[in-house]
Amino acid sequence: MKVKTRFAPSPTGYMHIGSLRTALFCYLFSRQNKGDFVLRIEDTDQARFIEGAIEKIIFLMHDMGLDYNEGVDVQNGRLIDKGEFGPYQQSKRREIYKEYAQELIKTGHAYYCFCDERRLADLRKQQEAMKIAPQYDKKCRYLSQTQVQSNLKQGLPYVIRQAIPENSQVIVKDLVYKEIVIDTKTLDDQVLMKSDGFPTYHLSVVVDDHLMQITHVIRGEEWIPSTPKHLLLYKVFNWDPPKFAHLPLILNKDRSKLSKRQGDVAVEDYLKKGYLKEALINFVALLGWNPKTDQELFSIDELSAQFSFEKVNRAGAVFDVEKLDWLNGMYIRKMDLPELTRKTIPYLEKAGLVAKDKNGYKAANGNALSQEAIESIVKLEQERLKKLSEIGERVKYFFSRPQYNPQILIWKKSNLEQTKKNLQAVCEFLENLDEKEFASAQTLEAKIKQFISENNLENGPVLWPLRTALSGLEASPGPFEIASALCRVYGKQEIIARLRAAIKFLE
RNA sequence: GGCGCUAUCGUCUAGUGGCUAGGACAGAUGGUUCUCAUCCAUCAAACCAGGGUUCGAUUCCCUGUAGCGCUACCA
Repeated sequence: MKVKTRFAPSPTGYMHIGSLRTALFCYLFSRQNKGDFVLRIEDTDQARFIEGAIEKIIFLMHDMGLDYNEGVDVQNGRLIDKGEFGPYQQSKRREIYKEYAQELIKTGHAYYCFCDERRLADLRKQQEAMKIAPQYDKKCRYLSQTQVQSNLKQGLPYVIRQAIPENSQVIVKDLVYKEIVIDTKTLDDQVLMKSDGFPTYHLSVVVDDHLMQITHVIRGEEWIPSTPKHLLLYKVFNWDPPKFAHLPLILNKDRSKLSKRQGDVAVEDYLKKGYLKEALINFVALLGWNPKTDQELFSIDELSAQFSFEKVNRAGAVFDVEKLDWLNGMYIRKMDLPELTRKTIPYLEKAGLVAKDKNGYKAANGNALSQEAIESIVKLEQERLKKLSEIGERVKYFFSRPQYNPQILIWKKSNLEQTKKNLQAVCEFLENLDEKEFASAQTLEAKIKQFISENNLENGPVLWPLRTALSGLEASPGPFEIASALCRVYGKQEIIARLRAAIKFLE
């Protein structure tokens, strides 16, 4: 049978990092098996409806490259259903669930329950006080047929509950967790249809996975305890259950389930901070899965080639931002410059260093910036960036002349006099150097080093002040790189101007 | 409280009935170097505890402990 997986988020307004990993694994597995991949929206909770949340999920799925061939999509700004098993929004499938719930009632596998919330709350309180498992006491399960009919006729609000068999066992076979045996005694008579006419997850997920011909249900570990209820439903409907694969939880530093309170959990937050989707995917894939080799860097193609449930771990994995940072840095370094620049410009804009108008980009001081100019600025930091959002702080000196500080200008193994002298000498040398010698940092380096040795100078006392005069920073890219980039963006004058300003400052 | 899952360096993890328990991130040190970053080298760092089984257990079994998850008319 053709493999078919589905990612079935509920529209909460943002995509959780854990959901990203679930979606990724669904995608990888279906791709690996040349199967189908469905996006279904589980929006059966009216109380939690959030405007625009579905569009956000869809946008992110496309943005992250997790393309699906069936399910809800956006076309001309409107939600549409793609595929023959729709609708793919559960809120639009109410009639279907109602029908199946009725079937369960008819066959005695579900029953009407008229207990109100007050009673249920009291019941729970009592049970908690007695330290027994809080469960529905099945009061309505054995109501007489006439009683039920009369209640219904009166229009009493009701829910429909699953009639769990009393003394039985359910065996959950899981691709990751192997086999889990659960006694039905520990299972609650779960609500399947709410009083507002919407189904709960437990009904809708079973009905939809069956109707949509899902072969592999891939979801978070938190669903293991309710899987027996789902299996029971498959059984009473006389349906073949799909295969299940539960994924270990992603955890906070303190090993609790990854939550909003302890930092960012939304994929869009990480995107906003300048993490690349390739890095995010690579990172999240390695949380709970590993290739059993030393490979750390994976493209999405490599992942789908190598993925398997046997290699998924059963223990939860702590989300370690430091490793993400490292990975992101790796991807930033690997990226080609025009692409990196394109992605970095928004952060330069946000930092107020660059602005766009009808003629193109401009620096804050009004200077026009060509695409190449911005590229040469970005190139300075390509090797150093961990995330794109750091760019503004790091290249600030490029857009406004540095504020000097003698402690920084003078090399630790040098002194004021020597610094002044060397700065003057190198300034003079550069003034007389043809502008085209600045085109590449390498040739400029060769020229300057030649100048240093010809004048019996040393690298340190010349290069340090040269670099700090250009950047004003204790730590920065090298003087040749900066000079070359400055020349490309502003012309040689800017270099000379900065050197003179530094010399003047030292006087 | 009940049910379930899990347990190897700080973190992600590999691994085996007998190994100096491997890799990566982070950390430390050194090299390269004008600084930072990169790169290279080196170091430090772990088998939850107790019982079995066994000639031998980190590995298999049991118990305990700890952590986490579920325990809604949320998903």
